[in-house]
Amino acid sequence: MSLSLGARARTRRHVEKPPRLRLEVDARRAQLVELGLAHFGSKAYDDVSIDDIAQAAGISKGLLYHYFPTKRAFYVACVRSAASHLLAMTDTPEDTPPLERLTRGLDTYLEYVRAHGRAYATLMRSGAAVDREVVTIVDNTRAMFLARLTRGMEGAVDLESPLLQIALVGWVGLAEAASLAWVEKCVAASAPDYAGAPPPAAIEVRDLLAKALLAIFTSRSG
Amino acid sequence: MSLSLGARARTRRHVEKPPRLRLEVDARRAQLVELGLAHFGSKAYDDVSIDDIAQAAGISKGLLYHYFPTKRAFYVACVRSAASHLLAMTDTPEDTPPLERLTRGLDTYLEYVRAHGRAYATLMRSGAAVDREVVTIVDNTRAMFLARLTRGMEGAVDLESPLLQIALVGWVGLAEAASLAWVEKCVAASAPDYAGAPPPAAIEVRDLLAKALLAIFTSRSG
DNA sequence: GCTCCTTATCGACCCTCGTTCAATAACCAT
DNA sequence: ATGGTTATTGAACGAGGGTCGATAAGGAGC
Repeated sequence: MSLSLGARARTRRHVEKPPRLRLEVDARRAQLVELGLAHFGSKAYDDVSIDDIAQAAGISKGLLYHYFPTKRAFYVACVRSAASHLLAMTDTPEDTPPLERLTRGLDTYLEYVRAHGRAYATLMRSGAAVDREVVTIVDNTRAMFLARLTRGMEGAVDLESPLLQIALVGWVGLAEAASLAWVEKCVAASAPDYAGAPPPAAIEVRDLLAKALLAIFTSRSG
Repeated sequence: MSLSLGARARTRRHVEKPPRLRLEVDARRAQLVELGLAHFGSKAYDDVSIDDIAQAAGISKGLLYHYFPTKRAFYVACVRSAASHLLAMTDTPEDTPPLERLTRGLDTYLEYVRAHGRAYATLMRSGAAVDREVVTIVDNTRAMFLARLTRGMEGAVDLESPLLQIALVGWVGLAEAASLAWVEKCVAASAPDYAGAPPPAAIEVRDLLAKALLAIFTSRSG
């Protein structure tokens, strides 16, 4: 089935294998993580075997263990990669005014979610059952994401207030859930026989999220 | 450790095993699910072996497969159990007025989250990496939870509006994230050397969530 | 109380992966 | 060329998920 040996038929004696391809360490790592993101994002953790990844990468199973000590560590590395990718996308120049920083950050965030959709959700929201470390990564990522969006607005509120902190964490949950629901609607609406109301534009969702965040800030600041 | 063989020792020849204990089907299932909730809620999926569950239940591994076709199905059954438990707790009498239904439902929800905390999060928010079916269960549970809280308020808004639907789904995400953050704070504050601000009372968090939901309803209704 | 019958329960077995490791061969410096 | 470094291989191991025929608990009928 997956044996393509016949194609690359040997013309000599003995089995002809494709010559070993030796990659730079970083390149190989990046390739494997890329494959991992695709696989873990679309299938359950246990449905992704090391052999799958290795075969997709055209390497032996053993080599993967040269780069990652265990399958779970590999999974965690993939999550970490997705997280830093997300953070990199939502970055804005230092001199961006607060409000614009918020809207821009949300726009790129929605763009990211739309591009990765379910895979993002599977990796970022669902990894705790695989490894506890994923929780740490996701929490840190959310905190940095939030800090990035609200940089320059810190003065407006008392960030020490426990209830405000809870509200802000809650807002991140709102942003995730709403954006994923939005992507879901977009996907559903792209079906050939779709007849419901059209999904909202990205701008509308962004405004919803921005308003919600500003509401938290203003309602607690006075 | 959990072998109480010595206690019920019979003093004849041969190895003495405890006599088979034969349970009702439903009782055994319930016992296993209960154990599964405890194990899956506190450890990673792969760190929980069928043997662990079987040993904790005092049965053989094979018997578990008499009740659940696969480990994943067992996991899904545990998630389903937690979900229906949550729904049962947040239920309110038919004649409860809308606003009271909302506050009461949120109170019991926060109570539930406080009681189960991390375990709940691991099971309900993190199962997608284990089995896709968990996503369906969780989505349905959220929808029913939301419907339960807002029953009697449907007339106030246009439930067909895609953006409102997204906002409502987002609110559920807010509720989950905020309540988990709150529990986290409560746990942290219970540490002996804790010196930060005291965590908010349950009422405060409930009000936060209720206000947010009402804000969504009112801002979109006109 | 005895026997039969249903089926909950056991325990040994298989087999798929995750994981290990010594051997091998690309690439680079000299 | 040639040697050294190390990316890469492939075979082998074992833990744990899953299977299955054999066994016995407990109730039904007499």
